[in-house]
Amino acid sequence: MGCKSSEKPIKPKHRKGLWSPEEDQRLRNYVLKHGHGCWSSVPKNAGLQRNGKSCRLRWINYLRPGLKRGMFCKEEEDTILTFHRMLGNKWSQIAQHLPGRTDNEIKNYWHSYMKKKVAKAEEMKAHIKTQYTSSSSDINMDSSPSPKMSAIGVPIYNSVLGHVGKSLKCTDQESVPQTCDFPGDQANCSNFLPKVLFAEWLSLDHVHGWNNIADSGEGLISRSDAPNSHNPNFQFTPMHGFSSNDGTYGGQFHNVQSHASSTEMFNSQFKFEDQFISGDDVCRDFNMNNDVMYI
DNA sequence: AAAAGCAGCAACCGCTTCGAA
DNA sequence: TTTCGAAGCGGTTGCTGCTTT
Repeated sequence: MGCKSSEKPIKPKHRKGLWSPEEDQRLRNYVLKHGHGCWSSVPKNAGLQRNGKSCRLRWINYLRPGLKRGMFCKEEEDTILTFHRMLGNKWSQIAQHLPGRTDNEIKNYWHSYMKKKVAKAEEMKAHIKTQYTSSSSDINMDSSPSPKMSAIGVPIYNSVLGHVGKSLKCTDQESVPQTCDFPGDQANCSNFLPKVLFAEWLSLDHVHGWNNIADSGEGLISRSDAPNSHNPNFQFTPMHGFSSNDGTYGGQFHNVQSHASSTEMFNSQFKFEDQFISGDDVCRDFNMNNDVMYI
């Protein structure tokens, strides 16, 4: 937050509506190369006739690497249901538990699909309930043992609650993202490696072993604790997933996603660029001294 | 084949929160 | 402490393509 006031642009006429492929390309190229920094200056620097807000949204919802497209798998639906019950319409918070999905996507999915599904199921439930109460006063639906069925008729409590505090791992191959989110085959993914790391890629919940670290208070790094600050005890093992053994950070990222953890802590502790400059464990394909920007 | 209706999704709008000056 | 600008968030709108009549 807080861009230099000197960067305040003269109000240009901003384009609206759908983004053209050229605009996408410009924005993608610019952000991958420079990072977004202050969004209000992005359109100017990238040569776009959009406002910063629009650029930000386009990036977050569409261009950002690591985004999963396509149908939601059953596990994702379960997760949405569970967290929606817990959090309500806190789409961004729900999205934190669905790697590769945006809040906008989840919101749309909810409004266009799941809301109806849930309503229908509730209706059915009510119908069954009235049938039961009229036929047997002994049966209390609400106090009966855990139904193991969600409102949409899928086994939810066990499977879904298992996702709480643990990561999501889809088994539905149709909807599971390919291990590379970049054009071309996986072997060529490294060609597309950007020189920027985004906080979203490290989203939360998905870094191995962080519960323990968070619980113990160990491994919490601050600027002053970062390896460059000559802290010999520093370790960055949670980032092993990015070591790019197969040259595809997307795949590694996906694997990393399979592990549980503390989102808050991870987010709050890894927001500084210099914290990424952590030596061999991190992103071997990157030139940590020159190339990496963490946003 | 054309028009109307509908659903899905991308993008916009306005409010709130946050942080720097 | 106040003010102001940027970012974040959720609700809403509007476009597009598909289906139905």
